[in-house]
Amino acid sequence: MLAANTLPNGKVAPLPLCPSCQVQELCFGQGAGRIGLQQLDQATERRFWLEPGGLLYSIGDPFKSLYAIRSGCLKSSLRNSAGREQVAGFHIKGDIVGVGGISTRNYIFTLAALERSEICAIHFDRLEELAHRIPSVNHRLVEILARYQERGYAVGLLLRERSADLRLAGFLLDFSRRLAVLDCDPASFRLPMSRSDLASHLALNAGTISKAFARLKRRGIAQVTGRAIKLTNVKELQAVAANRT
Amino acid sequence: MLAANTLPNGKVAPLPLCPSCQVQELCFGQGAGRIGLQQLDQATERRFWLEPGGLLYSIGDPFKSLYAIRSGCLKSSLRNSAGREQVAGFHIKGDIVGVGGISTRNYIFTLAALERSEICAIHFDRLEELAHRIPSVNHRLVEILARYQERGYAVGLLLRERSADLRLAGFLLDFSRRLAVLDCDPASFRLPMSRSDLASHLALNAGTISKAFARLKRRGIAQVTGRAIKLTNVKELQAVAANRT
DNA sequence: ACGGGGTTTTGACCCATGTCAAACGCCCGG
DNA sequence: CCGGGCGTTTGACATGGGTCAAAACCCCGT
Repeated sequence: MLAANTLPNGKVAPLPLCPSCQVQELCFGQGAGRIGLQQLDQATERRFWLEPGGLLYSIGDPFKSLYAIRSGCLKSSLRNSAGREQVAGFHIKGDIVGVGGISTRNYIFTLAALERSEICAIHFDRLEELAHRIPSVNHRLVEILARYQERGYAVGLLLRERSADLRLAGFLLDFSRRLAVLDCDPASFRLPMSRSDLASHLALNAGTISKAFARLKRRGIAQVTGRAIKLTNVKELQAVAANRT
Repeated sequence: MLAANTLPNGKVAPLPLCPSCQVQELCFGQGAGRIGLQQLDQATERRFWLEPGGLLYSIGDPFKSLYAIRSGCLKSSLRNSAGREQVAGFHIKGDIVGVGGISTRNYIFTLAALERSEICAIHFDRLEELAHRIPSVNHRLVEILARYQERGYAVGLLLRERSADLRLAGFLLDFSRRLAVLDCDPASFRLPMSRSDLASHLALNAGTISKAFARLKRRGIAQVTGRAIKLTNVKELQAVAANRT
């Protein structure tokens, strides 16, 4: 299931260690200094590429590691009791996943790659030890966990919005904001997920998503060609998200 | 805003310290031993009663403390951009609130008491220090944060369910389960929140909630008289929540 | 350039839920 | 015991989005 540590062309992928990692500031090493980053390396079990469709872990698997996403995109999902897949969230570069397993000691979602993704597996018990030795790591761990709680509730806030347009607009703004934090273009991007994944995440169906995109297009708020999105009027998009038509 | 530390009859309320607290096993002191509990006392700034309608904190207030709920019930809410109140969650005995403020250093919800509630304010910086000295406290802090992330996502899962009956059934089962953990009767309880708070939380409106309760009643799944609930057929309630009518 | 499979879009129809308003009931104070 | 106010229930009606199916589109490899 896990992709070998090679690129499609057969070369070994460059998988830098923590001290030269691009997302180190978003990970546990933030503010840990050079020595801290070297020690974080030792808590990192392995680094690897996950191919599209590949599973990082499945719901119920025994928890051992947190995973830092260095590039790519994954979705977390589960099947509700009616058997329908629910997409709980999308995770991109800089995100930490697996947190839900900490308290139950089993992962509570299935994590699947939507595109080729570079992953670091961080052994949790070793991380906890490290956190106990280095206050900044501990503080960062706590902060990251707190931030994820926030994100979890934020999704709820979006889902409580009544109309499809509101939810889609809110999602796009949030996604755009997350890209901006990563120094990516927040106005022009490619959605890594299918319409039906997006629909499932927003508690809509694919058709409704499509129609909502069409309305955004018609109103000149965004250019939409398949998964490629270009936000041309963010002010207006915010107005839609706020239900001020 | 904060209620004085007195009962309505004028007597001083009994506010036991951590070592004799009823919810210590749900709080940061779990597994910390006698000395740990005594030190946790020192991180506890104050203990007080909050009257119904009283605010623990408001959205945007500077973050300083986490709050442990020893009894009662509070709701966390905010206004969405259209000005409508959204109820993010309900918090009962044993819950820790204020976690959302850790990363941003401002509270992200408004916390209001739904009934008379006994609260401990725990100074976060002191708690972090304590966590650094006592591994079990640190572990517990991490675990609690992880659990809240889970809970945040669980609400999303509920909100993605299509029908009003599903969501209400899911909510009742979850609430019942939380009561069971606290050794309260999971089959017979009084909901602390109004229909409209519940509606807001489940992204429905009060009328729809009322009608959904009526259906549960009619099918012999629950006795409902105002806020008093008696679950008479949990199996069937689970079937409703799972969309197996 | 062509073909094929999966994804996305679009349309028609129907039902569940939102909205609003009125009636009802419960709780509390006088 | 009565009255008032708030919370809850119920009803009528309109509508947004679910469902399903068909058509269009895109991406890829040949």
